[in-house]
Amino acid sequence: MAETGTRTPRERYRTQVRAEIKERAWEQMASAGASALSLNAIAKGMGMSGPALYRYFAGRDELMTELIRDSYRSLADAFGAAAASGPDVAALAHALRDWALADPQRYFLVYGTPVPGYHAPADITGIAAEIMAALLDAYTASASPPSVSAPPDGAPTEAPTRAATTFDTHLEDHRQWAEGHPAPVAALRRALAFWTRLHGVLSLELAGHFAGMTFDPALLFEAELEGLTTVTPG
Amino acid sequence: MAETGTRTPRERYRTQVRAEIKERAWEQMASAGASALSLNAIAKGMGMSGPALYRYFAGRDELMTELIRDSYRSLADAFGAAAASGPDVAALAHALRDWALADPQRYFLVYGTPVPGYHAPADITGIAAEIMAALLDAYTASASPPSVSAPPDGAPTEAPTRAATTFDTHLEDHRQWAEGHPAPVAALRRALAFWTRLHGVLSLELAGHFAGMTFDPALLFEAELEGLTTVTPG
DNA sequence: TGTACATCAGTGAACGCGCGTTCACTGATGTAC
DNA sequence: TGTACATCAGTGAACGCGCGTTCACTGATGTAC
Repeated sequence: MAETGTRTPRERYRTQVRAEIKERAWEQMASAGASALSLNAIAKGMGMSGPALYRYFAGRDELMTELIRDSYRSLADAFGAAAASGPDVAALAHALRDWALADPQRYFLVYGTPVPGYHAPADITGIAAEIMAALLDAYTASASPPSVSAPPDGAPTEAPTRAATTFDTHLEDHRQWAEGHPAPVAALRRALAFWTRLHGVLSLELAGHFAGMTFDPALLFEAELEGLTTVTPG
Repeated sequence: MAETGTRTPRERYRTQVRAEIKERAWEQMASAGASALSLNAIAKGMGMSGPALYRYFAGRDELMTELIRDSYRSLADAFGAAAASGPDVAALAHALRDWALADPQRYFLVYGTPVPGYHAPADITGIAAEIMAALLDAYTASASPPSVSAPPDGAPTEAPTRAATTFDTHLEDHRQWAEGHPAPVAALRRALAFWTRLHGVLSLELAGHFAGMTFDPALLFEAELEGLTTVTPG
């Protein structure tokens, strides 16, 4: 269906060079941070002159945007692959973690500190929605998801806990971001918790804030994930 | 005990100018990101020549380090104030949130994407330990804290859930980062969850990743906090 | 198969810019006698 | 109270640097007849 190869040799060469530029851009960001992205430095690394890159990208901003778009796209694809064998929250979580660890810089481009003034183009928002939809699918598929808000062990509260229900009823009125997804509000709440909790662990881990602490972040991730997974009894 | 005022008028002037430089630095970072910190721009904003700042800071790096140190210090102070009226996890959480919202850029300087190659000086690590200690105090004070890993509503599992206990036993062997704090391992685990979960909510909120979603992040924060708070029955 | 032309990748010089940082200096403020 | 000196805040010129980006150009590759 998709026209795989580029047609002419020239076009093949073009896409190849474009790919190498991006690759070098990632290397550069990995070693010096996202703000250090420099067209001239990339060109030099490729043995080319600076202006040569303008054959391939309109400028620095376009390259940056494309890297961000690719990042979202690759996460959406990873989620798609994880969901291929059925809706499974844990599979999505592990896909997220693998994706994050594979390239921390890419993770930060998506979820990290924003560059003030940068506005993502509309199609990226679309990919973000696709990612969220995959998560909502998984949570919707798991029937009657358990509460996400950790009631104390062996001390079941009589009524459901306060803040959680407050947020639930609030969410009923503010679910337009789910864009018509038929997920129950409990699934929305759990999807948000999935997102914030796993991001909490991953971002601190990748940012090196666990450095010095010798515990294995993977185990912390698993422990947090457990609280997010539907445990259908029996 | 502490020598409050600076002695001579000259010294008073010095500290005053130093303070204004920092203040301008914060403004600059707020509007253009942490990587945009520029000595020349700060000087210009103050109606001074660039080199004048070298009377007050040895260079850009020293200013940057001082801003980071101040950030940690102010969080530690906020925690100290919150803990003044007794150990209270919720009070610490709200102190954290208030502190974060008061200046997002400052929050990101502490918990955000790291600048590759930058290494915090030792005394900052000390302040970080002080912050963690306040949290451990609060969790240690609350007797027999409930599990943090959300067992499903009304479907109590017979044995404690797997991943959580795996992490617990793992933590027993890797608790040296608590630096001799007498907190039980359950408190350590809960402190980590406090940290990762609240950071998850706060960092996504401050980074604008909830933009477009109309729900109130404060309510999500409260819902997450609820799962982290010790609920001592009766 | 061979010539004439169009396309296009890449070069090198140049633009203006802002950066951190140094240096020798001026001039005001404070101190000692 | 007044003079001689030391301290120190701030200036302005200069350094080398790397950045994004433009422009006119060369030379190789591909296309049309």
